[in-house]
Amino acid sequence: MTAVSKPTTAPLTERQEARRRRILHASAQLASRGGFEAVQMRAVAETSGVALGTLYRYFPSKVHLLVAMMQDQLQRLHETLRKRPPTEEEPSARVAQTLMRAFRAMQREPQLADAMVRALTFADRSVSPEVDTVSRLTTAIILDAMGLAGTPTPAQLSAVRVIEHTWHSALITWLSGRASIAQVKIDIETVCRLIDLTNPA
Amino acid sequence: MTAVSKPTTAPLTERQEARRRRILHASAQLASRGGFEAVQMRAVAETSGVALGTLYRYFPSKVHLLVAMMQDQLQRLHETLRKRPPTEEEPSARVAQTLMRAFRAMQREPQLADAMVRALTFADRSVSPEVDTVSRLTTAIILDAMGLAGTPTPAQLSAVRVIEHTWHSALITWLSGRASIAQVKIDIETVCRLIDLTNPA
DNA sequence: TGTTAAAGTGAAACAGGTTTCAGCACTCGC
DNA sequence: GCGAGTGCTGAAACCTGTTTCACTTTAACA
Repeated sequence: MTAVSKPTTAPLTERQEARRRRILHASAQLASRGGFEAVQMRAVAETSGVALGTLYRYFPSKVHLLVAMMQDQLQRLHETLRKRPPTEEEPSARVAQTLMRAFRAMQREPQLADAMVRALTFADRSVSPEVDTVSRLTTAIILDAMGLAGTPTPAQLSAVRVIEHTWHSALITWLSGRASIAQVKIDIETVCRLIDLTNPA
Repeated sequence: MTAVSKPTTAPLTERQEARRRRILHASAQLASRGGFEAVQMRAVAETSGVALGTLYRYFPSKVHLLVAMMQDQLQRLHETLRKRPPTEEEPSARVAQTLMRAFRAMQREPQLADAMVRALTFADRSVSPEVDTVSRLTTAIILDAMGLAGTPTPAQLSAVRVIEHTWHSALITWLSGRASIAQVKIDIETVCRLIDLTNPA
């Protein structure tokens, strides 16, 4: 058995790490202009100074690339949120506040959001592992926001999953111009009430 | 008020109506085999016996085509549901029952579901009117299932929107193999509890 | 230091969605 | 029946994601 398969993460050299970052940066730059469709693989390759073949070695498809981008952004968000946790008292309000903060970040870069969210929901089975990582990150952010004491109950995890569903889908409707910002806010607040239901106070 | 749905669209002749139906039928056939990617425009054109240019005259993009297909299916489902309304007592249970029925239908044709749902969530602004029609149909189905007496309250409409969000997103996670059937069931049941919250009993 | 396997490059080719266009075929008003 | 306009056809071309491949560079290491 050679080490041909992927032991989860191949150790990247410094140059490789730099290349990867250049690629992600170029993608974000292109995305923030024209959204999903503006992230064209040839353009990404050129902008980041790697060959097309190399780009595909790092990210096996455009969707992989964009999902990795989202992973990146979420990580950043997670750290920011750790530093400035939500101020509300009630868990449901804390989650709503956190999601609205993320939403406002997206409003600042709607095209970037478009590229990432569309990729995320369009991803097929071949991207499942990566999408799952994003999902776990999102879950972690929400659970953090809830600020609960011990391990979340199954009911709480269900509520969190539903919140995540609503979050993604509401973003889609907003990005495609079918829902207003206010509408999304209401939807988030509405779904966050589910958390109260799981609180055996 | 007649039952004409689109006043904007030119009235189709009989031959044109037949062509349109042939196209949709061919698409469904291809989709039920290989899902989203198997619905290839050249293949649809050939199977339905129209020229590629004609196909694009009827449906300006692949996503338009698949969204129209979903519209079709939803209409069918709506009629079926009218004939056999849910048997449960509680509104929330009735909605959950209805969605699970739809979900089972999708399980019978997962590839078909894949094509339709992926198209729906991937649709960009140019497809907004059509996606909106699908959304309204879905809303109507859920409201019907609730079996409420008068006009829905704003709170109820919010709950329905969130249910719709969860419905779409849960389907996506199931289709991409990241959630089990049981998981989707739980998510649906969880979100349907929101309906109880809006019941000023 | 020389060897070698993996990684990167560049260019071409392929695949499928979309556009274009010249010509034929229908339909409708005269 | 006749002309005009609109719809349909067929084929080619275009665009962008993806693959392929022969070749070069890099880096690890014997």
